[in-house]
Amino acid sequence: MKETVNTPLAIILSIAKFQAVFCRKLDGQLSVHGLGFNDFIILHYLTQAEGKKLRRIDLAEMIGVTASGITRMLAPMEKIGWIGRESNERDARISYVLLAPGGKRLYKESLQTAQYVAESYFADRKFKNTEMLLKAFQEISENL
Amino acid sequence: MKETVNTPLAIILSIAKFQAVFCRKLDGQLSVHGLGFNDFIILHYLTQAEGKKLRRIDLAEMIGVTASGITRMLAPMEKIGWIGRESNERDARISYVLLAPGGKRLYKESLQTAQYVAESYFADRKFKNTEMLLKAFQEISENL
DNA sequence: GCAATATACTTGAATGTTCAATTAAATTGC
DNA sequence: GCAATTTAATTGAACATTCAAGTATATTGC
Repeated sequence: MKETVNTPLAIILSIAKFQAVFCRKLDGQLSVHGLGFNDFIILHYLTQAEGKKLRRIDLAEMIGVTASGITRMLAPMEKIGWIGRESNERDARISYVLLAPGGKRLYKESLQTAQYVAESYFADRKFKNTEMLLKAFQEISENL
Repeated sequence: MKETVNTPLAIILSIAKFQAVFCRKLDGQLSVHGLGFNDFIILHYLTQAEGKKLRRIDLAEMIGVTASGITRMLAPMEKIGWIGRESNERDARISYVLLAPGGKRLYKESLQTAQYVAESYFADRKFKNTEMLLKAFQEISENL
């Protein structure tokens, strides 16, 4: 006699598992390029950003991590030279993260892999409603 | 000039953010009961399981975590008395996790909160396709 | 103008999770 | 029947992320 769970909660539980499993998989595939899923996401948002730069706090918010988390994620990437740093003339509290040439190159390479993994995942599952899912999640993540 | 990204990858990125933000939120709400999101998920799957017990490795697989992760998550829950342990007569490698009375009580209480948070999240967003999302994610998580 | 509050970022300490190695038991192939 | 492989679980070490506190700067309300 299974207890029933309401739909929204069931969705949350399914997503939690999907995230845990799929991201570990993608992370493994990306490692051939020498970066992890987090690094990839960061390069991705920087690539999409106006002027290829973002405030650290905005980047943190975009990927759903704390300000502290962003500081620690960016540190090694800056050291390696994938990203750079720029300050704001008007507000000395702000420091921008910007996409460095090394990061641009790396993103271009690893995007191939990430797209391939994501595509084949959905293709394998013969899941046809990808457009719908995308719409749903974009709506969701914009208002998070 | 934004670079375009294919749909499957865009979905992955949206889910990643959703997971990061929403689960932190739910985790915070659940803390009034003295447990975290992971504890809740564990009690949830145990409650749903045949005979209120599961092999540790199966539980790990269900929530998308490693065998090592499950061992460490369960240890404090066992100490507190939310869950128990049982061995298998035929196969001495196996040890079952089972729902103890304390865990049953706690799950009942915290389920209210979890359902409320999940429901109001979707209601606030006026997102109507919950049934569709559920179907999609159940299909996805079954074949992960 | 300036005290109180808010914002952006960083850092030490704590927590959570994985990875790789280990132990113990079961299964497989010959 | 037994050596080689596989499976379930645990553990130490490493890594990742958060939380709380701290620093520096900017904004708000009076």
